[in-house]
Order: sequence, then C-alpha cells, then structure tokens
Amino acid sequence: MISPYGMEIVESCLTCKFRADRVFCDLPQSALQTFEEIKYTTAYPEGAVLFVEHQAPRGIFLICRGSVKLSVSAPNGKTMIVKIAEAGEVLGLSATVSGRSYEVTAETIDPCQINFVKREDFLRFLKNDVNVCFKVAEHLSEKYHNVCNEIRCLGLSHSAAEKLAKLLLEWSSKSGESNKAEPRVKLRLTHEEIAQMIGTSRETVTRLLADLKKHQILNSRGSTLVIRNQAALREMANNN
Amino acid sequence: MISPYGMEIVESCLTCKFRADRVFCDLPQSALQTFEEIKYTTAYPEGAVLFVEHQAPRGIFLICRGSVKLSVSAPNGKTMIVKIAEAGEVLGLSATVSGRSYEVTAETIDPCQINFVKREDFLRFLKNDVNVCFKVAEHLSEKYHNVCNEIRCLGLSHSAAEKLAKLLLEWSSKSGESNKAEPRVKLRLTHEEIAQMIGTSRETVTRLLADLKKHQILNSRGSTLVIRNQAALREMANNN
DNA sequence: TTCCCGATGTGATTCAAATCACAAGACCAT
DNA sequence: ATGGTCTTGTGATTTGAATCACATCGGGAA
Repeated sequence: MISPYGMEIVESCLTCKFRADRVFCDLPQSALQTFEEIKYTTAYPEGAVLFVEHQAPRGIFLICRGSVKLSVSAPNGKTMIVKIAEAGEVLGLSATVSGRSYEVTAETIDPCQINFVKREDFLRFLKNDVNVCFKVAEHLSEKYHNVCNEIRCLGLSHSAAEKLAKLLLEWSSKSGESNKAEPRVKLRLTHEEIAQMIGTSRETVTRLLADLKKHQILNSRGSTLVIRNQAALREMANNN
Repeated sequence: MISPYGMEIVESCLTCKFRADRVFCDLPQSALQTFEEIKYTTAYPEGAVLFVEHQAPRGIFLICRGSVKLSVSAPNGKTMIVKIAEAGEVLGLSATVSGRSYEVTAETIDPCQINFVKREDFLRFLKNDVNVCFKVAEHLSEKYHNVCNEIRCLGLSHSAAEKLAKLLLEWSSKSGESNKAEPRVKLRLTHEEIAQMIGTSRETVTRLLADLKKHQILNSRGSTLVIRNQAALREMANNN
C-alpha cells in the first residue's frame, strides 16, 4: 500500500521492521495486539502540525516513518527547536499521561506515517498491563534524562560555538557516523533552524560554519557536512 | 523523636502530615504499607551530598523534611542549579527507573529527613502494582513537563533581567504569596547561587536586584524580599 | 529562459553582560 | 572585640553575539 505522499505504509506494528530497535515498539506480542486495536494510522505530508503547545492532550503520536520538529515558542514570537524526532519515537506521551497540556509544538518536516492513540484508550491500555505501564515509565525516564542533558547544554555552554559543536557531534553520532574517520552529517535544517536549536542568531550560525570550514574542521559537499577534524570539534564542545 | 540535627522525625509515611498534598506520598494505604517496609529513613545535616551526577543509580530519595539543591556541572567547573527540591519531592526517580546515571547532583541545603529506597526494591514495588506504576509514570510526566518549561525559560528568554524576574515570580507563587498585594520571598540562596540558577554572573544578579530596588519594584527586609510591584515584574518576565 | 523568493555570506555597528578589580558588609569562631 | 572568610556592592573595561543592512546564491514556478 502506498500513501498519498508517495511512501510505503507500514501495515502493522507486529511486522514493523523498526520493532527490534525502537523503544516503544518493543512490547510483548499480546500488548502489541491490543495496541493494534486502539491505534489510528495516518499519513501526513511535510509541514503538518500534529499538535500545538498548550493544547489539552488528545493522545499520543508514534512516528512510524519520517521526522517531526518539536519546538516551543515565546509570547514575543521567538521560537526554539527542542529536537527533531525520528521514526520509533513517541510524541505527546508525558502530556497524555499527566493530563497537562502539550509542552511543545510538533510539525512534520517530511512526509510521515504516524500512529495516533486517543488519550482514554491509551490510559486504559496502560492501566491494564503493568508491563506496558512500566515500559512507559522507563521511557519517560529516558526522555527526562535527555531533556536534562539539553538543559546542561543550554545552561552551561555559554558560547554559541560550543553549542554548535555539540550539536554537530550529536548529529554525527545519531547517524552512526561518529566512529568513521570523517563522519558525514546530512543537513536537514536551514541555518535559521539550527540557530533556533542552539539559541543563537542565523548570522552567527553562518559565520561559525564558515569559520569551521576555513579551519579545515568541516567541509561541505552540497547539503552534507564532512567532519574532517572530529578531535577539534570535541575540543570546542567540551572546553570554553 | 528528635534527630541529631535538631528536627522532629516523621515516623511513618502513613501518618505524615504532607501526605495529602504531596505527589508521591499520596498512595493507597496498601501500597504505602509496602513502601514503609522497603524504605530507610535517614537524617542528614546541611551540605550532605545524596548523590552525584553520572553515578549509577542506587535508588530513590524521598524528601520528608528540608530542601535539596539539584545541580549539574560541566567539565570546566561551571555549575548550574537546576532546582531547589522541597519536602514531598522524589529525587533520582528517573535514573532509578531507567537505570541510567543520575542526571544531577543532589546536596541538602538545610537539615533534612529523607527516605531512601534501594533500586531493586523500588522496581519490584513498581512492578507489583499497576497503580503505583501509573502514579510514577504520571509523576515522571510532570517532571518532564517542568523541565520543558525550564528549557523554554533558558532558551527563549535572552536577557538576564527577564530570567531573574521569572525566578522571583516562581518563588513567590511557590510560597503561596503571589496572590497577596506585596508578596514576600525569603532568599535562601546567595547571589552566586541565583546566578547559577539563571545562567548569569554573580555581579549581574547583584546589579539587577539593586536596580529593581531602585525602581521600587523590590524592597528588602533582611534576607526577605518584598515584591512591591508585581505587575512590573510580570512585565519584565513576559516581554523583551 | 527569466523572475522571484527564500537561504546564505559578510561587513559595520551596537549592546548586554562577562570579567576584572577592589571596597565594604556580614557572620562566625576564637 | 578581633581577625578571617564569605557575601555583597560598584566602577571600568572587554567582548561575544545580536542587530542592521546589503550582496549573492540557488532552486522552483511560470
């Protein structure tokens, strides 16, 4: 089956190829069966808004395919990108569990396939099975852990260069390239968006990247960055 | 019973006066009974370190009395205070559940009474009772929610004045004073520590507070601040 | 192709806040 | 009371990065 946005649909969680290595898809058969029954699968085009911060939680969104940009914004219009979520990740989980409003805005940045589960259904699902509930608690803990690191980054790294270096290293390790001699990072965001991720201005990002290229630490191949001197990047990320 | 550090000991969670209004103490009788059996109650003096970031999780710490400073620090020695936890709060929960290392360092800032539960005991406790497990998931969600707000604060508010204003308002609302005409906030931290909470320098905090006093927005009575113009503070916190 | 608009690159200028460098209080212990 | 140590107050200086202001590039639509 092919969706209107030109990608293959994953029919069932039971046979999804991400099952093995994704946090939330990794449930016992029986639970997964129940999950199948309460989920709604939808395909979204690029730029679709799944939910908006401060909305009351409608339920959870499980990304099967594609990536989603999570952002927060201030009354004055400034926005900050919190993270780019990939296939296998669950969005809106904490809001759905606690009943508090969504804390971020979620917008697809490419065509996505997403499973949605209504809040009531999901809560019933949790309360029916300790294993599922524990899994969710575990997952929430990991998310908490990650956000704490985020804070550490934002609060402790005072220079923009440091934050950019950290971001690039994170991206290269996520794509499993960091153990190569010259890891490559595909840039999926504009300089403006990168700036919003590290809390700086667009011009600063442009200048920093130019500097890194000048010093032969980076090199660009179209929209792909080649990290030519990982050690130097690490240096920048840790010190200062 | 009186502890070595001069405070009354809360003998049992079943009779603790915080039970009604605290998140985690609010468990059904049966669960609380089990909790009683696996917990170790300890009294700590001011300045005791409960756990250090990056340590493997030994278990959870439930504050019965006193306050605990949670901080993260960078390799270069800079540290940032994440929050001041009060009676009723649980520390080390996410690390204990997920098995990842503690994400912060916890240090008492006054004499404390704390219940400790070993990781294995706690996990068993969780897995034995869906209600407890769900409660924990709920709690983790709230914590996640709060950290997200933290990020929003750090990342979107660029001026130090704004962050300080936000912090003062938060403190006044926590102490339930914010609905009064002139809320009072007891300063429990030094300027240095306040600076670490909002990611700025000690001198900046001193100067900002002096400014606020000059403009009659604040007023100090010893170590207590009186917020004389809450509207102005709110103004500072939201805009800019 | 040509036009157009969004993304980049780069200088010049401005500004908030870090840093440095002391002075003056505040508080504790002897 | 006296000395010592930690906290607070304040000036002077420096600086990283925001902001402003354009020039240029590049890719999609007509």
